[in-house]
Amino acid sequence: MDKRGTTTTFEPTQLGYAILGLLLDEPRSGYTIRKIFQQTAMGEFSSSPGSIYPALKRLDVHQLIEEIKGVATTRKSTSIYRVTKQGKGQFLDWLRLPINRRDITHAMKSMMLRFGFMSQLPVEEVLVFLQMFERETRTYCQELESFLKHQADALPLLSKLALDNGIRGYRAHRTWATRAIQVLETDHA
Amino acid sequence: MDKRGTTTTFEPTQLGYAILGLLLDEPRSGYTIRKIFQQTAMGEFSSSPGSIYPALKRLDVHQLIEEIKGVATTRKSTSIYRVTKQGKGQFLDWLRLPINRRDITHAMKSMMLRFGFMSQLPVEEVLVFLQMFERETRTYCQELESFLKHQADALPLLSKLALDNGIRGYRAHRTWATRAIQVLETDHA
DNA sequence: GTACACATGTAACCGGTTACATGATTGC
DNA sequence: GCAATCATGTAACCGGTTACATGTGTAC
Repeated sequence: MDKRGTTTTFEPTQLGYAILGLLLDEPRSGYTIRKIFQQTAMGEFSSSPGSIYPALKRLDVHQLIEEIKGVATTRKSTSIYRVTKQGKGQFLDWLRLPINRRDITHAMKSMMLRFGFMSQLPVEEVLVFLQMFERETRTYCQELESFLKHQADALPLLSKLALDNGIRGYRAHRTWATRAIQVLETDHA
Repeated sequence: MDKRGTTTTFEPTQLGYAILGLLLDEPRSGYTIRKIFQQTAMGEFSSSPGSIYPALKRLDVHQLIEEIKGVATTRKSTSIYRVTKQGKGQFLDWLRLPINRRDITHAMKSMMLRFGFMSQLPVEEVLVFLQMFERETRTYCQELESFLKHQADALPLLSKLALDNGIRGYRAHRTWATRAIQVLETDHA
């Protein structure tokens, strides 16, 4: 499992990457992270201590984050974490992961989590992400549309409607990607 | 926990409800269910034996399904399950659950799973579902749009784009619901 | 001094994932 | 008789959920 003495590779969960992203923005405490999950649009993540503190400990053990000692906080019971060099590397690798069919059919939330943190990357790489995203949603849309067209008579009404809902959703994602690319290219120029 | 001697209420997982829905369509074996998850659009569920068989056992223990004995199958090692009266009741209750904000922000997949099985309900009740769904997506869309409008200058570009993606997604769901209501009402008349 | 917000931790439970194991039936 | 497919089961692991427990600093 190991390569040249490095510890076994550790793959953070979605929650782990979300925490890494927040800590990369600036060092924070577990409690601060909890409040962000409670109060902002990142509410999809649980803010319960039973999820955050063990997740922090895992990231710490695997040296993706580290506790900052001796920082001036009002409360001594507070521990502030920052992302290590290794942690930042693994986070950026995650942001740059290629996008495949399965990602858009089964891991759309993860895709959007990644996009939300892409201020860490140069615009060129955000564009690469969006282009992969656009390509996958476009081809998947086409397949769904073609399937609906050819099976229209064989499918029960509710099934057709359910499929239509899926198509509309992916179409919206695709249109968004196309527009986002335009916006970023204009902004970049 | 108990009421008048009935066993503690058991809440199936998403996978449990998916299995109930398939078995309500017609009695099947675990293996058949696995093949459906592997080969159809229900691929979001794992087809691994480690998930299906324990799920079947849980549903069986809580008497939401039961094994059909002595059915003519080619293989004697196959066990076929059917939904019990109690199981059907609980499944229909689940289909009829009200829809709130949290359902559309955090449980959209569950909403669509429910819709996919609504051939079990009379059209009137499907329409009730769609109307609740339309109302929640509409108000949520409006809030997101209003937020984007007022915060436009304060938000970083990528955050604006991420928010735009969310809005477009919910708008697509909303438009779909409106159209689905029309289609069902026309069809029903 | 006491109530409240700040701040962290952990133990029990549950279910999904992975991997392994087993046996029955069919086709060649 | 042997491979492939059919068919079920289970043990180890992992992480999220819930609930409980604990202690600190501040405001009144």
